[in-house]
Amino acid sequence: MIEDKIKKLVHKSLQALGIEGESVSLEHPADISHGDYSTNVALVHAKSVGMNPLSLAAGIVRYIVLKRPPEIERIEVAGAGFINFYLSREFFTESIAEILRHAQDFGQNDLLVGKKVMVEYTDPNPFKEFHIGHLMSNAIGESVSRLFEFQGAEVKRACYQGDIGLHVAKAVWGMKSKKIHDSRFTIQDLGEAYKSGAEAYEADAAAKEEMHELNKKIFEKSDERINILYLAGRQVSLEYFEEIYKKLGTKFDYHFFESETGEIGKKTVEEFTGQGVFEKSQGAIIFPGEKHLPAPGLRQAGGLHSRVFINSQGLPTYEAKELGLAKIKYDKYKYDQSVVITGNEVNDYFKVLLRAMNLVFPELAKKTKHLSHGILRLPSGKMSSRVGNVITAESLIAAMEAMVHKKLEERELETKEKNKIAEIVAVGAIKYSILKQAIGSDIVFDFGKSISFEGDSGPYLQYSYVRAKSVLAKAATEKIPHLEVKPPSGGGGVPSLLERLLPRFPEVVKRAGQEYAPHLVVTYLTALAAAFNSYYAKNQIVNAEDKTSPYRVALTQAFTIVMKNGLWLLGIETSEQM
RNA sequence: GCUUCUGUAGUUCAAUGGAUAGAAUAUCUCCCUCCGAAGGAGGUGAUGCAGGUUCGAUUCCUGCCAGAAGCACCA
Repeated sequence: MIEDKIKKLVHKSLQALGIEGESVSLEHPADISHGDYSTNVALVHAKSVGMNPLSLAAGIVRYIVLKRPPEIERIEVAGAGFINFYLSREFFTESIAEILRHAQDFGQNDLLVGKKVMVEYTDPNPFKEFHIGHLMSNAIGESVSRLFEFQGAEVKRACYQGDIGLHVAKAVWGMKSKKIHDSRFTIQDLGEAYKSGAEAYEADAAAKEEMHELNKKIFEKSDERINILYLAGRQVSLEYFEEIYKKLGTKFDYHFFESETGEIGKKTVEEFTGQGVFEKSQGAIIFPGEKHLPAPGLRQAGGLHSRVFINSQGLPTYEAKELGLAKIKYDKYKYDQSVVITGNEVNDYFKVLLRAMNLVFPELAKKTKHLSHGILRLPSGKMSSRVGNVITAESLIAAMEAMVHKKLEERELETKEKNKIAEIVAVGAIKYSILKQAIGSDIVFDFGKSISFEGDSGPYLQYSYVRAKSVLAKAATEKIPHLEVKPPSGGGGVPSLLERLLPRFPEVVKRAGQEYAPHLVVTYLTALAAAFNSYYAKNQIVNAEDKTSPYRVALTQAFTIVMKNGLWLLGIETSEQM
């Protein structure tokens, strides 16, 4: 890549000047008028060699110019001592040709070839709603998975579902009290059942006691009548989730359940109790976090606290189950890396958990990476099924689809097509709004404002793609060739922003993959779409009379390729019309 | 109370320690005789406060203020 070429060049000239620089930092200047690449090495080293940055920069440039490759048109010293590189027309023309050659593979790299990765995400709980928080986890997990795949890794997608535990007992208690016995109840009925159970748990001590009993019975599968109720509810939930995954474009390779992790988790904890890992305390088995330093490599800071792994009823808690899960995952798939995506409210648990795992399954702990995202918060506060202000994924998608349909009214399309477009645009808009910010911070979700169809949005990207496609269709009917990319005669003038952004896609992919940062892809694609739209407004792309038209068509085609590949990384589909 | 995270235009988000802090939205102007106006061009508008490190700080360090999450048998 040209990036490495320039870095080496700078490095060599530093050596020639007797400066031992470690790594050369090369960046794209924020302001495109400052060139395509820029380095601050002169500013960094000026002091150590006792020169002023400007004359050092000039010295470096003198060396570089001697070995200037054809891709670089111009090098200049600017500002306080930056060295700016301007790439040549030939470079951009060749880049367009390269994009057309690689097509759907453009942007891929082989950094992770041979690596096996398991990514766990979404993790909804059967018996409860699939809400916008799960949507968030899903969008991030799917995108992270695709970033791994785009870099050559073999990825298995996993979903871990809490089909057991107190929340299930609450729902089953609700089912009993609402006399839901037959199997023809809906997901809404189940939601109601959970809600009434959760309410009773808070308000009614006797009911609370019953639920704890139920929890134990469900865990032990000891009551046949309860089992039937439980299995029916679980089934309805899981089928409902599958429909949502289909819409979201996720296909899980593995479904793990808490009901299967508990036993192994419990056994593991018991095995390591009194071995300096877990210990008994107040009738429960705990991991005394205060006695252990955080595991090496974990996000530093802060001590650990003690957590209960097996409660005084003898049931494994979330923490013990998570240990069991790690083992089960590895038994199924010998991963090199296991990524677990959750909301950030469990950060502290995970720190403790990973420390315990480090003692119990050191090899697995080393391969596990916890990636936490912020939570979706409503302007009115936190979502809670008890309060009843939960926004379900289904209702959000439906509301978005309705808005798309409204926009599609004047379009002459079949209803079936419109439905498909509505789904693609609605899901794309939602995913964009989730992925546009860096993973980690909370998102205040305002139903009316957060998801936009205009400006900085999913549909903005999809729309620019549709437009470009429509231009290409016109070019085809006018029989304008475009596969042989030649620079416009007469040099073609100053490269446009569009031409300068297109070749950067592989760099964006690489960095986004290394940093688990889909938002870098979003930011890039948004800038790219803006560049295309601007280009589109200023230039007539298709013109049979104009000999430079084929180049502009090729450029348009290159844009559709990069946009489509980029959107794929985000888990967003494209449509030919909208 | 303790621990962790977060404070950037009215609002929602960007900015590997770098150049004039970028977008979008809202608001105020323009642009469909021209390949899709879900678009384009332009105006107004921001780094919580106080110190420190640095040639250079939105970014790193300290203190304060504000918000959020977590802190033993829920997940």
